Amino acid sequence: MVSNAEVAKVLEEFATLLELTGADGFRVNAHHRAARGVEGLTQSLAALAEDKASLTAIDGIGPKLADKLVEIVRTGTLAELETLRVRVPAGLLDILRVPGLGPKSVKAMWDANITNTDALKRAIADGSLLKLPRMGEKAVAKIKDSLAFFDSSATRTHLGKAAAVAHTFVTAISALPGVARIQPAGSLRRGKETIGDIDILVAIADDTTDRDLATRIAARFCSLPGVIHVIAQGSGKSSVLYALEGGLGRWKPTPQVASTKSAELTASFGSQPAAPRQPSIQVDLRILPESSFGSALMYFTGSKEHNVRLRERSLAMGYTLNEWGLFPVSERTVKVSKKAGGFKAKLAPASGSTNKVAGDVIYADSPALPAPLLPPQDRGVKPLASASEEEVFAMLGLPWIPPEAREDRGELNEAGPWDLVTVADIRAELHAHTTASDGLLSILELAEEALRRGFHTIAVTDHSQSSSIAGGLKPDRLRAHIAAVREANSKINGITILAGSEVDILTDGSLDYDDKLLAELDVVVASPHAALSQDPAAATARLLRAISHPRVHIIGHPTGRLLLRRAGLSPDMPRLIAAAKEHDVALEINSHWMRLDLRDTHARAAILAGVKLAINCDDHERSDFDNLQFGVATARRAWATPADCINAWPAEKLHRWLQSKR
DNA sequence: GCCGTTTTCGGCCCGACTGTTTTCAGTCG
Repeated sequence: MVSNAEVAKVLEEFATLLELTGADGFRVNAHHRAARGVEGLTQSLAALAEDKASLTAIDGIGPKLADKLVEIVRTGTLAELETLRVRVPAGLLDILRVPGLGPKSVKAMWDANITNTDALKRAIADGSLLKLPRMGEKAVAKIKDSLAFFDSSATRTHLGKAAAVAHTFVTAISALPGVARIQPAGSLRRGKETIGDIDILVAIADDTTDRDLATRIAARFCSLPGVIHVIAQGSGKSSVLYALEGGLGRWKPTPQVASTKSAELTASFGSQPAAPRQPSIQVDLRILPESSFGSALMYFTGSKEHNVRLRERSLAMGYTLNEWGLFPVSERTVKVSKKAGGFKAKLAPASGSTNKVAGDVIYADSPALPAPLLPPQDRGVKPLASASEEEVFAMLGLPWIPPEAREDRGELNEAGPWDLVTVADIRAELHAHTTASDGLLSILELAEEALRRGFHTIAVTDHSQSSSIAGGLKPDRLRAHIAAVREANSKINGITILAGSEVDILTDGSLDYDDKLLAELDVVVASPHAALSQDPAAATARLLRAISHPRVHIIGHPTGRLLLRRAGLSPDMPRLIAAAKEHDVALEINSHWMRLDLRDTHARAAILAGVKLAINCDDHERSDFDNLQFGVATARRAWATPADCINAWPAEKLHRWLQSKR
């Protein structure tokens, strides 16, 4: 079976290759959009493909793309894609990933027979790259610089690692005088499971008389310990590469891949260190006036697709939206051009008039405008809204939409209010390990930590016997452990300690303890740990069997994936969700940033089907409790409310539900 | 390639920045 993610990947590659061959940009964009749509789909595409009408009902999918989707589901690929793969050298895709190089430049290189990064390095070394159109000294130097860091800069970074980096920057910069507000934006603020680069917004007072303030903030930003390369440094925008630590908590660091650079090329790039460079992440800093903070925050939080929808909505309402604010569209001044000796302004109609763009209007004697254009405020145009996100959304007739929901998945059609689950709503942890297996805390230490964080319930769920590496408990040890949990529970006030187990789901779907022992436990979290490369059919059967077991409360990290590391199982998720509904089993969102499993789109599908979610930290040590924010972010990306999450229920309701399976 | 409170054709979001140019193309988010 072809998964939605695989279909999206095929479409994405097709769009990229189309772009390189110079296809119409809107056609390219339509394919990129379709890929994202498929990726975010909650139903299985393989099932939808039976009926073409259900495909064209998806936003952005027309008749032609529907045919392509059917073809991909049936064959795993596209005939057109295979043709392009033959035509377009694979190495061009590597060149395209170099920062600063887009489809037009790469196409020009292809025409000059530069078809991989090694050839590009040679063309830089022998000066032939300079002969290409629009390739001057500076452009070539920039490409050379980017190439030097290309091998080491990770394309994506785990949410938890990126959040820690952002925290470092926010702490350092918020301490500077004159910083009115500071806030990470981008995919980090949206809680995406992996992060490309980190955006940080800083607001300074509009009426500041300190002309060097922004410059000083940027200077501090670029000189923080850990910054290994400054890409750009200015008073409005700065970008740096920041060194990432290799450690992944209880997962071992990724082994360094040896450089494949040939000796000859190393010689021509001799000024760069030859040893494998440290993995890094790009961090962008934007500095802007406080009066634009709301609209800028929306702009830089994205997603890009969500922003496009907002701007379309703005235009339809007679406004135009940009990072400086929401403006009446009739005031729009777009481009300065000396064509025909005057200034050209593209005017769109005001509200109530025709929806067609009126076209270019030439002003013969417009006063000279400074270049680059000042923000509209400084040209005497007042924004209708800009200081806060709430007021911009309100002007557009929308409730404030949480950042996690800004993915162009229909959020603009929701009436609101958006009362999504928050970290403060979570009052129970139902998946935690002690020193009895591979945890670092005793039962009481674990309970005290949970109490400190305001929880009413903590479940002790050590590993079962098959997880021998993790110190899984044989039945006799488990019975003694249950007794120890009961005793600890009698000694502590203010929190309930439950006796549970994280029971292995064995390869065939059976559980790692017999039914009699399982019945003695207050909480059973059943999780797959081994045989994580099973084929989808076997994985589906395995998990369905565990879900239908009458003693199971929660399926822990259902796919066993490790982000950027291991794909894990690919079961037929719609079937698992239907079974979870039928047997009243909760599906876990494991909050560790290496897992975030269930992923957001599957959790969304579960909620739509009426399946309960459990947001657990899978604690092994104190700091693991801090990962709750990432599990909650994933749940919020699935539009989960407190009612959807059993950890947010009051104690009596939760305990009654757990007891119903005994 | 998609789409329609006027559209089945002609639109498709917006601005900053950079470098290469003498008025603008490419890239990025």
